[in-house]
Amino acid sequence: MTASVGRVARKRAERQRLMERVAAEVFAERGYERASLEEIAARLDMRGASLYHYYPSKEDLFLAAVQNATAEVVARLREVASSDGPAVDRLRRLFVSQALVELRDYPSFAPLFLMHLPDPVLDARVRELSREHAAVFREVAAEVGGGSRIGTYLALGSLAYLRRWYDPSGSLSAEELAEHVADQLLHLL
Amino acid sequence: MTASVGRVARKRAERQRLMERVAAEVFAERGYERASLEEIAARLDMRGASLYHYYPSKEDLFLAAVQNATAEVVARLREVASSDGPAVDRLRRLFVSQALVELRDYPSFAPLFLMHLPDPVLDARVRELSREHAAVFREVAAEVGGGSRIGTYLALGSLAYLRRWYDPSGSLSAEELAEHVADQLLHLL
Amino acid sequence: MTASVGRVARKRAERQRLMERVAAEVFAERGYERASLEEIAARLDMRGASLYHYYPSKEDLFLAAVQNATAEVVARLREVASSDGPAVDRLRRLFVSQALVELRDYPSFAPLFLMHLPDPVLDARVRELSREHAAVFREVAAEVGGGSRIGTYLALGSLAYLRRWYDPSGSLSAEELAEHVADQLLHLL
Amino acid sequence: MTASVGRVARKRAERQRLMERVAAEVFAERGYERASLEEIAARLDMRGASLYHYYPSKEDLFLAAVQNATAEVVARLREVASSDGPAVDRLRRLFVSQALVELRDYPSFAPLFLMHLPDPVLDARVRELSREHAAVFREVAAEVGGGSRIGTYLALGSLAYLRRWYDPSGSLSAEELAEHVADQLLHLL
DNA sequence: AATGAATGAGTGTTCATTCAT
DNA sequence: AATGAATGAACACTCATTCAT
Repeated sequence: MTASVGRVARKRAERQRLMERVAAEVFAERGYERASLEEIAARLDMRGASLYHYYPSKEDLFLAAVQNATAEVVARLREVASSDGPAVDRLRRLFVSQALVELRDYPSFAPLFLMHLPDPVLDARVRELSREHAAVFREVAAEVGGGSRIGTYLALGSLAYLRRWYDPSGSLSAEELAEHVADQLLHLL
Repeated sequence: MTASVGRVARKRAERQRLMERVAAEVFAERGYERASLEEIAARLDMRGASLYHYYPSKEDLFLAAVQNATAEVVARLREVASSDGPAVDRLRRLFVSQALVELRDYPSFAPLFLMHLPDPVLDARVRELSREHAAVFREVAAEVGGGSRIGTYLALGSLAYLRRWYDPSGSLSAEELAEHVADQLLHLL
Repeated sequence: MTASVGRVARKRAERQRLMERVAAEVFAERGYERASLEEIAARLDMRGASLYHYYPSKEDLFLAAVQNATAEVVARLREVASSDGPAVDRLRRLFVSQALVELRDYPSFAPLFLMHLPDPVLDARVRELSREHAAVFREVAAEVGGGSRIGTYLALGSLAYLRRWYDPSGSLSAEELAEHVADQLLHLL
Repeated sequence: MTASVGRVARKRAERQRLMERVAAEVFAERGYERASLEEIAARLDMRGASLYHYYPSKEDLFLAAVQNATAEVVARLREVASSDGPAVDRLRRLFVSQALVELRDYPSFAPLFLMHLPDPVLDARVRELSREHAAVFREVAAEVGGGSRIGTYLALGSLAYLRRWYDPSGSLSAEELAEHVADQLLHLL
């Protein structure tokens, strides 16, 4: 009995994680306001109303999506941060990782950088997650020595901005750009 | 007759510029979608419908606001760019100016960085204005020598991101931060 | 003094008749609701607000336009009706005249047939004018003998409907069709 | 499962047909522009927004209503047209039927004769339906021999105009008038 | 006489949300 | 669990109308 309940619960959790991933995509593509629950649901072969069986409101779904994405990215970054090698190398690889998140995996992560949320409380939560994310960079930058809080934020700004001007059809691949950018950002710190 | 017509037209133009400045504020604060014409009008002691005497649609008002703000900032930057002195100094002062635009005059300029516009055409126009703005930096950076296109965009990203984390109630004034940031960004190029 | 006042008044009256003619066109083209005062004014090289110097409301302008058009058409028809010749011939020529009004001069006259007016009182007035117009046909039809009230309305219905299906680019000219229709309608009575 | 789905779908279809009938009434009474979705909804004990669960726009609801009404009337007429008896008799009964549609069932059918639609495409669709309707008359008129295309349109014009002047409180019942009119229209052809 | 400015009322449309099934 | 149905709130937009100039 307990086992089957556990299986059901696990299945539900899996389903929710998928929902959050899809939701993150739509939020990232359209912005919070223009992302409609009906569209998110459609990409999941559901109807908008059904989402309310999993999340009490659009804000909650959004928050779950952001938390999900942040946790995933932060985990990936922490792995890099705690790997072997000199701090400078690890910082460089953090930049590369983050750049690739922006350039390739952007849809599931961008909500972190969404602005103009309707609710200040929601905004505060997102900023908190944003700080968790930035902390990884700050820690490794601190090890390097020259790394200041300001420097870290400057680098993160550069990285967040990548998708505004990067042209995937250009001569540079996402990977090449990521490497190049990482090198340059090291000069910042 | 002609003179009085000119005066009326000038008054109208002035009023429009005020409208655009206020509109830019609201767009920057709320984002395109959540910025309601009624709110923009309220800050001008008008009603939403009255705005239609000046702009045929919300999109047009938005675009006018962005063009207005961009023109103003670009003019300010061009003045700096074409002043006397070594290119490095001028580039540094460009960074300071842009940082102050972000940190102090942000409300009237931020729409340039707005994403998630409802219409691709609108988006394209904004990107075009964005390029005009970036061009100033690129030109002076080119004079410096080390300045690449990518480096310029990285710097602009850092600057655009300032307002996400700068705390005006902290120990650094906007001016101090601007100077500090400008110094650091020079290392990027 | 009186003379100059009279001249001014006459000029004003002329201007109003032009306004009414243009208004009738727009009302006929767009229907009462979709005909905007601004469009009517634009065709007169004026602004919408200026119309209020001549008519206290849209309804009044509409009514004046319809009265104008009706008076003109009725006058034209009365001339035909009171001309020499056998009643049948005159009735036939009445049909031709009315058909041509519909097919050629339609824009200035059609408001008579406009339905869906916003106000019952307005509608009643239009119907009254409509009856004045029908009376001409009825009187001559009565002379013919076989002409009943119903027959007259059937004929007027046929004529009013012409513009729904007549194709000016077809093989029949408006004049030819008018003649043909007049012949056929005589069989009705 | 399939059966219950079918039942749900059928119920929805029924509801839609009711909506279209009511919509046709309001459109006929008020004209396209003045017919507000809120009023149509009110007559169905709904709110305007709810209509959007069934039709994507006012135009679509209008078109569905017209198609619905036309199909119904054309079906009724086709039955008459394909019944036994000499063509003249059948044509006469077509006139009677159409007259009764105009005089009694008018609200659900009149949209066919609505003019001044806001969209040319919409207008074209309505005209197409109008032709389908006229075709029935033209076919039977052709069998009679004297029946021309023009004659048919003249008759239809007479019939469409009936409701402009018929007074239900007068001495003639709708049925009596229909019979009388049918007789007279035969003389047209 | 003409109009620029402003507005209130009305309307189509979207969408998050609720609820009965 | 899923959804069809319904809705209230919000919003862009239109337009007849008023009024000061």
